[in-house]
Amino acid sequence: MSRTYAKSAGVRRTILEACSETFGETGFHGASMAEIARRAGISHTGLLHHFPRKEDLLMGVLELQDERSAQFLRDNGAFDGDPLLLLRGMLRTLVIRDRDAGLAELSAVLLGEATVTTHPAHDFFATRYRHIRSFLTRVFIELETQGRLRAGLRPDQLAIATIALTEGAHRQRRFADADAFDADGFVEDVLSSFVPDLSSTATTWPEVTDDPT
Amino acid sequence: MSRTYAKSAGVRRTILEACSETFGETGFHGASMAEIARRAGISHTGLLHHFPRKEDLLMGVLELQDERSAQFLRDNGAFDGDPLLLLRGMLRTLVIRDRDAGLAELSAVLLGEATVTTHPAHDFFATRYRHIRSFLTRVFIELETQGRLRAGLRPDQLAIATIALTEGAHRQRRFADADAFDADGFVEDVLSSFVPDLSSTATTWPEVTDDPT
DNA sequence: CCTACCGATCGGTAGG
DNA sequence: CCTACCGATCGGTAGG
Repeated sequence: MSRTYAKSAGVRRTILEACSETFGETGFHGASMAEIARRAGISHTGLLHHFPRKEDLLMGVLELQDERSAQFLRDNGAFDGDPLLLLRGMLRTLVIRDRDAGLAELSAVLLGEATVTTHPAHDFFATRYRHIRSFLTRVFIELETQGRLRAGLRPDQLAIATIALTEGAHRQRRFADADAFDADGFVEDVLSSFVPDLSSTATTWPEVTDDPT
Repeated sequence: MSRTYAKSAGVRRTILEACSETFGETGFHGASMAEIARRAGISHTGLLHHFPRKEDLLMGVLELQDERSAQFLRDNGAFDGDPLLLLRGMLRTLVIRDRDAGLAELSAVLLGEATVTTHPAHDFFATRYRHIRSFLTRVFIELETQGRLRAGLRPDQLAIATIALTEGAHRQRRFADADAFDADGFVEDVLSSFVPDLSSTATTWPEVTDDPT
């Protein structure tokens, strides 16, 4: 890696940061490359050198987002041992993503736009959903094997429900003026009806920034 | 009402229909008034006669959507008697909205875009969420009073969960290639753990189009 | 509802 | 022949 490459990587990072902001405010379709370049502090054509097409910016932003989520899970050792810790890790990851102001809106806006099958990010989100769902399903299967699942729902249904509850609670909170309800505790409360251990066991997770009671 | 007014109303309807399509594909920001005019079969400036600003089109589409939902609830007598029928009515309304191809994508795309507080439809969706949530909360309070609620969650938490599960299941299905899971039955399955009567009581609702087993 | 337009901005490319 | 950009501008289209 020469000095040139290192500089390029830094510029790319700056661009993707500005891009996350812009996409988060107006969506992919509503954002202009000129505006993104302006925020990144480079010229329009300088931007095009690093990302030839607008879609390249989109994919860059989404990949960066997933890298950060994966990194968070790794940093907190979510991949060893108790499936209950895995589950808590997943929930925390989704919570963290929502704390980061820019990323929260970015996800919500792009995910909405990408509902249309022809949207350039549609397949990306379809794959992401598939991965998260299979990951969570395996977690619930493991819990079922250990006899720590209350009867009522299948593991795959619990996976769908976990994602739906997390995303849904966050979105509803985003549309509410005040923090009318605690979205984080909410998901645990609902899932506790199916996974009794979820609420009782002491957690080994570090406290995250400031706590919204 | 003169003939002119009647004709104008018809044109407005045609325009809003074309508008729902277009917004559903590219979102509010991504849609152009020229494209909407083209699909409605009128000129760009003809469109501006009926809807002076792009935002007027947005509000028109959203109001039409809510009118249809309210009409469906009224037509099916969801406002008299058993709170369980009310709950089923709500679930059905959300399902129906999702069957209508255009409306489903429209809701998902616009809701995502409107996450940003400065979006022209943000307050509209905030109000809609508030209304649905208070409606459902009252339903669950009534069920609680009748002793038909299993312990575990408060009525307001059940309201949030119902909305999250319905929207979430539909979105995940939209991103899945095949109809990998039955989104409709799913919500009832989860809620049945908290409202035992939900699955057992025979329903008085008419069967809707074709049934996806 | 149309023709005729406006100031500006769109995504993308030219040569240097 | 590569990189990391620049100022200027392409043909078209945006909302109004």
